[in-house]
Amino acid sequence: MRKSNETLASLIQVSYCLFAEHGIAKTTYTMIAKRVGIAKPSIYYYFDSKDALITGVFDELCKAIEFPAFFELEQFIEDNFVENLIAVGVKMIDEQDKDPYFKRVLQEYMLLATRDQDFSKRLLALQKDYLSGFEALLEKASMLGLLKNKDNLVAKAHMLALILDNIGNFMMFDEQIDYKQIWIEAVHSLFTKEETDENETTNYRI
Amino acid sequence: MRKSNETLASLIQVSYCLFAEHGIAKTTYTMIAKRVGIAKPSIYYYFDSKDALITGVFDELCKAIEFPAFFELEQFIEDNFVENLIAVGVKMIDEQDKDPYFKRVLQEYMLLATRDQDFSKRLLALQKDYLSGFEALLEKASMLGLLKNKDNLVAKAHMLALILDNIGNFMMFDEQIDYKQIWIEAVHSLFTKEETDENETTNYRI
DNA sequence: GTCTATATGGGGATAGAC
DNA sequence: GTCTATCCCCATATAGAC
Repeated sequence: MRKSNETLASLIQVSYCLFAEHGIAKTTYTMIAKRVGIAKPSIYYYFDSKDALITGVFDELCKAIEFPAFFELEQFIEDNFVENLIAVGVKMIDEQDKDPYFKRVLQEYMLLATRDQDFSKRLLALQKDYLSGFEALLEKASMLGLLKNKDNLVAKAHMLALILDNIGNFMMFDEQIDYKQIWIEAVHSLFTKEETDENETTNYRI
Repeated sequence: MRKSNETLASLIQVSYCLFAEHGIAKTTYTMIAKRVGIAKPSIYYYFDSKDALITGVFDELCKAIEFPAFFELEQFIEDNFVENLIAVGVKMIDEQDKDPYFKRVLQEYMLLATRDQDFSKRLLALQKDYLSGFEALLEKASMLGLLKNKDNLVAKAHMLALILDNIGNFMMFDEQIDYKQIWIEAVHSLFTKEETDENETTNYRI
């Protein structure tokens, strides 16, 4: 007999994967129980209902997201600002490449959120953090005099956030696009280009 | 007795709405039949199975999208290029505001597409058209000498496309953001700013 | 905490009359 | 084309033993 915690963790992990593979609505207790390796009714020991399970998986997802300050404002200084910002984006793109489940499951919950106040509120809160992160970043860049233009910082920050976010969505089902280059263009479009070698600005390298 | 065409149209229309309201997987023949005002088995006269219905709705959706040249390249000339491009985006934003169902249903199918080759192919084709539209546009802008920088036109075009697309997604569940301003910033970030009155560039008006 | 057995409801789908 | 009646299956969920 395994410890309850293990089963619970496995239950959530397995559900998460199945949600990505089949969608939340089409994932059944039968599938979950089978893959976890327990009997179907055992799930009810941990979750009173399927809705509870769906919420439970969402809770874990939120914890995992909560950009644990996915970028540190302090480490952005005048010298490395643009490179750093590009690196952050490239890193996020690479991570999404590794975990294609994440965006899918998140999209599932986004759709649920359009019909459920609770999910909606919590996703909005996450989104707000995400957006403010970029706002703070651009504010700092502005104060350092790194931006081409100081107007409408908020809109510019949101622009960057929207791009990075949607790169993840597009990656879900289109492999052909040069996402890193898009991100680089987006960043360069806002920042004063420090004069470097032509080749370096046109072709990125990691 | 109504004509078959009417019933079919109603069937698709109602399904489309229910798909948006409840999600595809949770929309049942019972719901559809009730709202259309026919008996449940009557649906089978038009669609052999629920999968067939789902595909049928998708067919209609695709027809509706196929950006019937959602912007005309010819009408973009040197004098009005930026304004026109902004207007196109603002128009799309306004339209999404009017039909909040559209993006939701599309997202539903996007998720289906991650698990179904057929949907995937067809959505990719649509996406490609959408992206090439922006590519052609920026190419023209570049030849007219309207861009700040002629490098990586494709990436820049994709950047614009990603932004406009994700504005639609965000609008699904966040009303608070100034989407039009984001779009304006995105466009301005690529184009050489013609010198106009300060106020006009910082605050848009329709 | 996990099991077997079982209840219940509603989903997609068919048969066949009109 | 649309209906009524009906079938089957499987999903969520419960009861109660171990």
